[in-house]
Amino acid sequence: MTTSAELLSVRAAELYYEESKTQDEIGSLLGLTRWKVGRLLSQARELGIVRIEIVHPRARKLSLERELCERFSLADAVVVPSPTDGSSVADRVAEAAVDYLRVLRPVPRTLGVSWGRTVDTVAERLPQGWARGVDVVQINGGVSLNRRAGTAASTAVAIARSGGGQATLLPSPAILEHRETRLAIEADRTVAGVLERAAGASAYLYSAGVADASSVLVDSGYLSREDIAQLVARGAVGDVVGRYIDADGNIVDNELDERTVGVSLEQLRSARVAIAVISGESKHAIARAVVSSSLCSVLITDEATARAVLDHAYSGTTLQERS
Amino acid sequence: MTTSAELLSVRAAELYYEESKTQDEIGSLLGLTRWKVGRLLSQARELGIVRIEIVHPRARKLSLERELCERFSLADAVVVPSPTDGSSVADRVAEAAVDYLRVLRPVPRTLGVSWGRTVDTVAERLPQGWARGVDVVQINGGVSLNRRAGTAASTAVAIARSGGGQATLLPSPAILEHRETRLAIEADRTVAGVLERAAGASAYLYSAGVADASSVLVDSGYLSREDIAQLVARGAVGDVVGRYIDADGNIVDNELDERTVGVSLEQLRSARVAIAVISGESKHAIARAVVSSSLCSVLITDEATARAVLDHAYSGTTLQERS
DNA sequence: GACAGCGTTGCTCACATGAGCAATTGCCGC
DNA sequence: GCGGCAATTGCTCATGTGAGCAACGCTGTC
Repeated sequence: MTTSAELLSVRAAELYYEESKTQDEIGSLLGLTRWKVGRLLSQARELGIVRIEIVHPRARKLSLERELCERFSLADAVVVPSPTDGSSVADRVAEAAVDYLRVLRPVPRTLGVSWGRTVDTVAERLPQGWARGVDVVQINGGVSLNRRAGTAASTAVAIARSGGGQATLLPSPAILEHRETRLAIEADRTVAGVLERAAGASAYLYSAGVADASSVLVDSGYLSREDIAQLVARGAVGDVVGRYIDADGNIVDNELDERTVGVSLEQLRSARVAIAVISGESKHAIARAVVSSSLCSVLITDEATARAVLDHAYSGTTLQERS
Repeated sequence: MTTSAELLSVRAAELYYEESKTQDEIGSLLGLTRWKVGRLLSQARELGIVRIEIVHPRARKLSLERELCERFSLADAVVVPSPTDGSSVADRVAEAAVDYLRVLRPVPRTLGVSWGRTVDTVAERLPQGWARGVDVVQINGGVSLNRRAGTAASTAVAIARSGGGQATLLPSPAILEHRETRLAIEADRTVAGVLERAAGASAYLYSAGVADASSVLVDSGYLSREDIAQLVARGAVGDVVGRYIDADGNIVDNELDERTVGVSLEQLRSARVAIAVISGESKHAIARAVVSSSLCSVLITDEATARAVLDHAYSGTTLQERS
């Protein structure tokens, strides 16, 4: 049975929140002092009898953000609520990334970007003039083996154009067949110059891929389904700038990694501003890996992913953090 | 797209309601004056961005109650929220009726009650000693043709016992076969005495039945399924104290009504306190009929039924009430 | 029966807040 | 460009509200 104090709390809450009466009025109405009413109300809030919700596609989950920042020493985090209607999580997260970039200070002189669906969505939502003079540089080899050729380039170009700056593309495949070829192409003056610019970027914006057959790297022909299966067998949970990592953020296959063109994970880890935009059910594992291995300083994600990342921190590899 | 004012409202609401910051703090955080913040917050509430809900089985819908009272000139109304979990609406409404009876002032000297599932549920939930010296009198003929015999009696007795008073039962069938028999039985000293007591009751508590085969009157053998079908064909939506009425609250079948023993609808209409307890999807129509034809002065019901009653008032037979 | 300990109550006071109002801004038609 | 009008802004002031504190009562123990 509900206690009488609880019942009083309910009545008080109704009068206060629904009828907008003052605590004084409620007091005389229920035969209580106004302080008692105040206490009943705070009790009602604590007990969850009064539920205050902010329902808006652009709302954020500040408590989750704070927790993420503290637990993983992030510089910042943005968590958007999981949509209750049918709208796309990815779109909402992309919007949040846009908002983040627009108010990011200091404005990055050079922004290093990866490519893929997520970053492309951000690019297409960045409004014209979101910044002034932001140059963009690709941080990993572009997709160029199939019909989608150009997406990687257009992502970078779109961001640069709307940000009032120049785009520098990385004229190289993402993954080469031989380590020697990678060394050779990286030695080439053009490529080396771009990589240098990439290394010196004042901020990075990238996403992460899932280690499964749906990966853009498979789609683009860089990796076969068998390659992925093997990587998964060796513990891969996903990729960041084309480099496959396990749950602890370590490179899974060094040989493969040495054939991959672009900034290294170490460069991302030591970057002052590294913004990871990761959302969706399938990316929980890679999101955990990215955050817990400090691959990003800023995480932009959805509520469900944030919770998954935080839950993991209690029970998984970062168990030692539990006081 | 969401306007920038809306977005600011969302941010302010988050900081205010989730982070419990003061409007001042939010002001300096967002670069606004504290009054602007206050305005954004009230805007957020108006727009429904901030949703404040009172979640508790014993909560009430005061705005619906007020609307019912005003629209139908009720003395009082109690509306409980439709349960979100699996719990029974009927139980919640019965509890609300119990609460209502406990604080009803002046305490009725004599309470006239009908019988049926609903009233019985109320009876069994009334705590021992809910009142002192409340005598109970049955207001319509009791069920006595089948195994359930005694329920009607036990309802009245239970209410009287827990209310510290005497129960007076109406020793008569609900519906007789001939008008003459009804006249004869009502002329009998015992029955006449009870009816007189019933007529003089200081308050009435009753429910209403649906006009379909599930009715207790069918169950008890007073009416056949064919009788009900015929009543429905003539516009019956349900019964009150055994008397079938149409959507406008008029007796559907005078001949049948003259064979029915108990207080008349007119007596209910002119009663100072007539408490109708009606809940459930199937009873929306009869609830409408009861309320709109002033059969009760107090309605105790659930949210869905209340809304159905109010909606009807805009579009149905009481259309003329629209300003 | 005395007393310590704990929870509850009513209160003071400082702060947070909303109503109401004047000043300002932006906007439209001329 | 220029009034005029409406919306918005910043403000004063009265009121509402929560933190903190002392007094009270209740319970269980010795």
